[in-house]
Amino acid sequence: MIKIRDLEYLDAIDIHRHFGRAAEACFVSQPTLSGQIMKLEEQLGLVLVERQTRKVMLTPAGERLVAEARNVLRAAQSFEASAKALLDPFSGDLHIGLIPTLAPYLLPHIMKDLNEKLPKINFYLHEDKTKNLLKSLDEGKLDLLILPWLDEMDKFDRYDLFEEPLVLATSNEHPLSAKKTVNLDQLTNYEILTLEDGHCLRDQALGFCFTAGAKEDHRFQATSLETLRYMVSSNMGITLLPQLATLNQTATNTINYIPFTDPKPNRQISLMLRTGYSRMECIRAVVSCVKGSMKGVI
Amino acid sequence: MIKIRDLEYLDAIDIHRHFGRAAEACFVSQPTLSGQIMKLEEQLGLVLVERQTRKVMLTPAGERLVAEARNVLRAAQSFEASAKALLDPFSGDLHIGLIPTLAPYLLPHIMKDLNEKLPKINFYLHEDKTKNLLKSLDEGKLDLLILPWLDEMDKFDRYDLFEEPLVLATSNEHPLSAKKTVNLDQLTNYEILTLEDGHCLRDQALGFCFTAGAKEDHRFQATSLETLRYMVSSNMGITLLPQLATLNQTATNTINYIPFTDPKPNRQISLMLRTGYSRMECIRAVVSCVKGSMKGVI
DNA sequence: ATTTGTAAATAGCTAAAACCTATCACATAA
DNA sequence: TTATGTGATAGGTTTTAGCTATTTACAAAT
Repeated sequence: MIKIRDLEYLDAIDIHRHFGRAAEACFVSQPTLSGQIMKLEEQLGLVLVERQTRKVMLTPAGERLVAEARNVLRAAQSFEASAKALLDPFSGDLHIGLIPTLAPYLLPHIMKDLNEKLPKINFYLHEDKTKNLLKSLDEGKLDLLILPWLDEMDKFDRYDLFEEPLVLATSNEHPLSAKKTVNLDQLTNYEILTLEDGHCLRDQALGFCFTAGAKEDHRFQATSLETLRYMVSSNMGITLLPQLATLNQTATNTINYIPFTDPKPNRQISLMLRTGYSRMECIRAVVSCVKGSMKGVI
Repeated sequence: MIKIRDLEYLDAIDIHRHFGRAAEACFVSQPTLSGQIMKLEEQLGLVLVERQTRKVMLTPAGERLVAEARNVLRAAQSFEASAKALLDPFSGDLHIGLIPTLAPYLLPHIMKDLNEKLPKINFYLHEDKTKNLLKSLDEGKLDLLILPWLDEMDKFDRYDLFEEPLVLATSNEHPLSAKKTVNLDQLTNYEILTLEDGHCLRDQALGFCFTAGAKEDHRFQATSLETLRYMVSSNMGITLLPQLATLNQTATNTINYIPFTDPKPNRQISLMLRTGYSRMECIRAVVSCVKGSMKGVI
């Protein structure tokens, strides 16, 4: 394979039409440049330079190839320029994976700060279910995940962001609706509305409910938190909702959100990385930024 | 400056996601490839590869740079492909310089054969006056000239193609028009129509005429051979025309072309090259092709 | 014709680096 | 725990890009 340095020599010969000055421009001695050009010619089996005693010029073949050479040099310079740009750890693209029961309620709280603190980072947001996110993270399609931590994720690095309590959602007509707080034990014998299969929130909420002696309402399954909320307000039942999904609700006073007393059901929202991920400076900035944004919110 | 080989290693790592197999694909040992990748990373100050025990993948920076690297590799491959194509001595471009008093009358005789014998050569034809052609040849803008040879061209290499006689052109009414042949001496005291300054034919024709005792007709100067011919047919005078310009004339029986007896005035049409020009195989083919085409014509 | 000056090629050497084999360290799987 | 797969490390060899000094070639000037 040809060498980039040789192409620089060829370029310099064409520019200066003089071995000595071309060598000077390349910061090498004249014999070095002469020798390398000769080697290149030998390697290609072509005469590239027409040597006359007081004049040097490229042969037609050399003329043609110096144009090709300049394409290579341009591409190489572009490579180096990109590398230089990437040296700034706080620039580039960041693909973030989030789950549907978190993303729409979390992002409004954090994206403004992230964009301000890391203006040279392009954030790409990917919403999917936990299982798919973990696969994408593993395959390198995503750089990081923000989701409720589960035991099965221990092969990845974990940075805790905050704990999100789950609260009880009831309609105004429900027996529990008048309470200021509620204890998990009080759910005994109630049936709980749930999300459809595949949402990790479903599994977590059911976990808490089973412990408390409550059962799943098998008649309905919601496809999203918003459907679930609509079902609650329609008096179809009660459910557990993550607290972030209960904030900034525009005039939905048909629903009561009742916090739990200890032991509070909650989920640990964490940032997950492949172990050995290279851009830790950037990640640390993201972690501290998100923590800062969520302080006071939850 | 980066090295192309290193970019190939990076490319291979991305393709195989495995140091051993990438090394195999590059025909080097695994430690060699590992080492070179590490050096590249050190040189750029970037981690390009995420090394996990059983899995290798590129970091976001590596992902970005491997795309750049492939641009470089593509350009380099294009360079080598071009070089290979240029290895065929009978391919490529050939810029030919010709003078206006020869080109339009010579080309119809030679171009068909040239294109057939050298189908992979692209011929570019440049018509200009001798002085400019010599400058362009010297500067490398032209590969070869086809023109009447003159003493002052001895710094270039010369390949004789054919001798072109000059003939006397008269109108039907001119005293000399009845003759089958004419001798230069018979031009004594006639005035000769000439081309404008700068055409080498003008100088050559005048040379013959002065020797013969004829003078220039200063009242008119033609800008081209065709104007000159028109002036002759209009009975404005007589002139010397190169023989090629008298062939294949469509029904111009108002002009007589009279050959000279010995010593015949003529011009030596030669192919001129810079000494040291590299594509001699191609040139020899051109010379023999042109000679062949002109055999019998002149 | 001889001298002079310029520029490229050649000779001979040095140092860098690309590459090799052999081995180590470590994580995963059996 | 052991076996296996995989990348990193160690140490040595060969290649080559680079240097300085010199020679060769030729054009221009004397």
